[in-house]
Amino acid sequence: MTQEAAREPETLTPGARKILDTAAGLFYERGITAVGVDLIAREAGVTKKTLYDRFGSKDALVAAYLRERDERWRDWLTGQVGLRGDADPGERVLATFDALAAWVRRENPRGCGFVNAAAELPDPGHPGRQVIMGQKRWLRGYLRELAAAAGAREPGRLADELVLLHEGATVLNGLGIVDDAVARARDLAAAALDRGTG
Amino acid sequence: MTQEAAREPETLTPGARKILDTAAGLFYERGITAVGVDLIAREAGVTKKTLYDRFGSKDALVAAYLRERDERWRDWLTGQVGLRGDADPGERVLATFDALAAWVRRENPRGCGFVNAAAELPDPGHPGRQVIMGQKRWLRGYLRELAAAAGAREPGRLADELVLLHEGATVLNGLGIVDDAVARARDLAAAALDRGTG
DNA sequence: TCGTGAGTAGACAGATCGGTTTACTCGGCC
DNA sequence: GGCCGAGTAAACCGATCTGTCTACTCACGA
Repeated sequence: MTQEAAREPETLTPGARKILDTAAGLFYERGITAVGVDLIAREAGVTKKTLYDRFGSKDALVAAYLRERDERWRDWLTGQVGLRGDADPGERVLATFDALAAWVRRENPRGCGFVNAAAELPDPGHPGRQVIMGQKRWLRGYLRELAAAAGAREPGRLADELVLLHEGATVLNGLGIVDDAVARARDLAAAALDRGTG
Repeated sequence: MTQEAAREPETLTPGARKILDTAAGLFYERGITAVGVDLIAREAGVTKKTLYDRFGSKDALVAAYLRERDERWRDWLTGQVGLRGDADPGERVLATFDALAAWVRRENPRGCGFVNAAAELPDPGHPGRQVIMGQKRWLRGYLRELAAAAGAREPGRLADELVLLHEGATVLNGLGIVDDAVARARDLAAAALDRGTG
């Protein structure tokens, strides 16, 4: 019986857990297309049969990788901003950049995993593509909320600017051509905030 | 006799020209790893022998693709800015965003070709990787010159901010999640310019 | 006790990967 | 006439690609 593929249960079997962790590392560090299922299975200490039994296809595994990364990032961002629930709304907007700074230090030496994945998944029908778009849309929506709470005259416009700064900082950080890219983005965000909430 | 690879003459043979044009389109639209040399040769109406006689290896062809893209972008940017040689220096900084806006409309529907390529070329020794780093360094240096001419107190810092805005706008434009991303970047750049040249 | 879900081990399929090779044609140039 | 650069045509190499398959083990739960 072929399984639904692209929908994995909230609790993974031990084998599936190892596969997903291994795939996540390899996909991010070497690229999605460049990493084959044979390599993933071998590195995870698992057979290809297990991989296909659990995930159904490579595309579905890619989507699962992106979904989990998305979830971790959202939890991290909202958690960090939540720690400053008592701060003034403008501070909370800027806190997203502090959260980003810590995140890229820990998890993003090679740039945004979603932007990188998007470069390799041009097909709009690819299951991973929808995860990517969802991630970006969510971020914009979240920043828009924070912007509105901070009294932005045009929350949508400010959110656009903040997303732009987030993405630019992440990408630049990955290329290593500008240091403290996230700090620069935070500075620009503070200025945009001033302008946008006058 | 193995040829030097990665150094092609300034004038290409007709076959090499077709190969490079075809490869450029395929690499950008489908990704580098996903496009094989067989496909490139077939689409270019050329045999694989010709491809290897002219370019030596796929890696060298990738580097040639990136070099030519780099050259086109530099020519476009400096050309557009040059058209406003009589404008005030601050206007010239902002003109780089107008040049970028026209560029992404014409050539960048899928985001920055260099950022996308960097996602697929993690190996620092890859010949294409050096082209990418050179491109970003050049852009930062060019913006730094313009920033200095505009009277920036810290031209290096302002250049970092401008590069960040350029990259963020390009990436966001490619993802299609924010419209007028380049216009937003231009607004932010104008504000940064005000702040940085007080 | 019996069935089931999760797993190993490993062969197999057909296609494609980057890259090499041999044999040949054609046009220009000295 | 003779050489050479540029090209075609097509076979070939070993490796790897995604995906399927059979056969078997093991632990657990009804």
